[in-house]
Amino acid sequence: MTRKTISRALYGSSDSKNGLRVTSVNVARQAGVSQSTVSRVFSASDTVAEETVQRVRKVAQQLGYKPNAIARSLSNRRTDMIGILISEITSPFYPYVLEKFSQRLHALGKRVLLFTTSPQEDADNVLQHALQYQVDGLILANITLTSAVVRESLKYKTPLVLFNRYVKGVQTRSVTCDNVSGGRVVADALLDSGHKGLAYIAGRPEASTHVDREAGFINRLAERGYTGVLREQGYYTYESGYEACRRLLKLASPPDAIFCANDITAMGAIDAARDLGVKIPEQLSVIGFDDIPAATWSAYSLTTVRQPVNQMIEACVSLLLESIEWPNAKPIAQVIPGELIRRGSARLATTLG
Amino acid sequence: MTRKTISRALYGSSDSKNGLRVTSVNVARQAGVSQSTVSRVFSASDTVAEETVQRVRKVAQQLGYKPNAIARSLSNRRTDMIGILISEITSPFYPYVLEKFSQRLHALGKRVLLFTTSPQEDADNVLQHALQYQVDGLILANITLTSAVVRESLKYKTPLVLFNRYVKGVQTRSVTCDNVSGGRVVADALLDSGHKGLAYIAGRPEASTHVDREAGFINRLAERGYTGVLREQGYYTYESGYEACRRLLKLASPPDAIFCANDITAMGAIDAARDLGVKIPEQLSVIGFDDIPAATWSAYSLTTVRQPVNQMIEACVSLLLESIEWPNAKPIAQVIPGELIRRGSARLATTLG
DNA sequence: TAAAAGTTTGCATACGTATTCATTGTTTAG
DNA sequence: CTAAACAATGAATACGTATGCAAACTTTTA
Repeated sequence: MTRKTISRALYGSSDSKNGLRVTSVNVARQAGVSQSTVSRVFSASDTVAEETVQRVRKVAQQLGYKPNAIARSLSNRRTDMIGILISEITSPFYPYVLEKFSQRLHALGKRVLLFTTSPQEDADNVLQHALQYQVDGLILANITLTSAVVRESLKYKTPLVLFNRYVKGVQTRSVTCDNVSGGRVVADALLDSGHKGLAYIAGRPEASTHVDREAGFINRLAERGYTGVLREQGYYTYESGYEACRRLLKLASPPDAIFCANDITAMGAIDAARDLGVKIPEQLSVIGFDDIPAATWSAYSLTTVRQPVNQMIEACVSLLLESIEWPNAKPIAQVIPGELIRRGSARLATTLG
Repeated sequence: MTRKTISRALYGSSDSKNGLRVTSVNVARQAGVSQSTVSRVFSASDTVAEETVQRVRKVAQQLGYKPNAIARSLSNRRTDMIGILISEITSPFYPYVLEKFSQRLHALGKRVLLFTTSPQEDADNVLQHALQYQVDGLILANITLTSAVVRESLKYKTPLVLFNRYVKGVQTRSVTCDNVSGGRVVADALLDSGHKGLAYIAGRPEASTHVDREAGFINRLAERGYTGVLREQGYYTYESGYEACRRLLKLASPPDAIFCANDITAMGAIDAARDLGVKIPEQLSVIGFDDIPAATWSAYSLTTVRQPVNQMIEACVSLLLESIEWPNAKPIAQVIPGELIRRGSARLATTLG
């Protein structure tokens, strides 16, 4: 008994009951045509007589034939699979991102091969797996990227787009929210409404999103003559926002406005303030970034900078598909503006004009 | 110029720059061995002389060779891909579930092919795609299942496990939280602490989770002589919880305790109550189900029934792998108990003994 | 020391589909 | 009415890897 026979025997009783798996060859035999013809019927790549199409379809139906996408991929050198590398999908912004990506790609006939990584984890290892599966393209969202990783990945000519990340000094396609101008808008809004003590609660140090938001915020404040912004480290989590805000409010002269690197941090900050008896927004304005669904909840009613997720995803997918089609086109870094959404968590002057 | 040549030319300039893709044949030629030997080196399935292994590895490294998982899958008749069908990943419980599944499966050398569906959408269509890609197994989480769909899918002998769903009258592997007894525990806790007016805010009507939670709740109350539970329809969303709670509190005799089909609904309910000036938990106890991270936030401090997610996922993956190995074993429906987590949103008697 | 057992490797082929090329039959043009 | 264009199909082969089998050696056993 050969090895193959043994493994067949182990897996096999279902085989022997249901019959072996149905292939285009089986359908062909049954329909009295060649395998080529069956293939042509299902790939619609070539012209087949209507009568034949009907016959083949009918037989296929009866036998329960479904084209084998793996075999097709091998022959086509195209899998129609897009790899998505993403970390922290539990952070409330990203489930939405992932869902949208998935839906958009499915609508375009692509499948999603999902790779989650912890933020610290080396994306490199995971990248290898994705590449082994011959994905047609890669989307890297919310991944901790060293330029080494990206440069490495560019060697394997698999098209790649970064979502909400970019790497300095490396030519890569990317789609980001305009985090810099988002930060500037918040700076203006807070100064315009007369806040005197400003603070920033940071995100993960290595995240370009946070870096840009802070830069925009600080620089705009500086332009308008405000310096000495308070700063606490956060990690894009509720808990870190809570603790950071606590520390800020225990200062001798606490701030009257806090800009948080994302919404979830801001929600932590709001809860910390309330737990200390500080009224939002009367005594403290809190502004976030993202506009996640929970920002609308009446417990928070969070003023925040909205990332235009749908637009960003649309753009990201378009870029990816383009770069699959023209792998040598020049990489584009697309930047999409955010929008300040005014709710109840910040005491802001009403906009004029 | 042939078609293949044309498509090569389109895609091809990168090819011609970077050289053609590296296969085991290239490595073999370069290392002076046969393709078989290269294959054996990388699949570790067979014994190869140490010296040869070194040589092949080195050449592979130099050429940047990576085994083609698609070709391997075709030959092996095994893709090492698991299809996950999931809907509503934006509902806060499921991102965590998905992340855990992904991590667990990756640790076991499996890849995740992700399919998201909207709750209403027919899972059938999506299922077809998953099957075409020859996934080794399927996990259906949070999917609206008609028994027709499941029965259909059982025909294609692909192993399948339901996560937190089951279908009456169909023998399928499944892992669920013990929703019935979860409901019972809540009933006991509320009666024991002297609540007089009880209400239930339902989840999606077609979800077995909600049905079981309600049944456990109602039946236990009935056993203890309490009938006439108020009921409002919800849809497992914040908004539906908010509205449902509003309706309840506007009744002539509003309830003093509400059991919500999940946490997110409960958070909507809490906000609705507060917006109406009702104090939580003094005037109204609210209990949820899931124990999502946000349940710990001090704005809610939600008393809830914890679903032991990690255990459930562990069990689900184990079941799946077992059924991949022994496709004809009898399906098991595994039920894992939940646990009432007491926080601040409900006025509960302290547990004795 | 000869035979048996074991190790290492290559050849050939299978996995299931797509596609080129050749063949046969059919329609159109001149 | 013949040549040329076209439509429909099949045979053969490629995609990249895994593996059964046999061949060539090496080691162990008796």
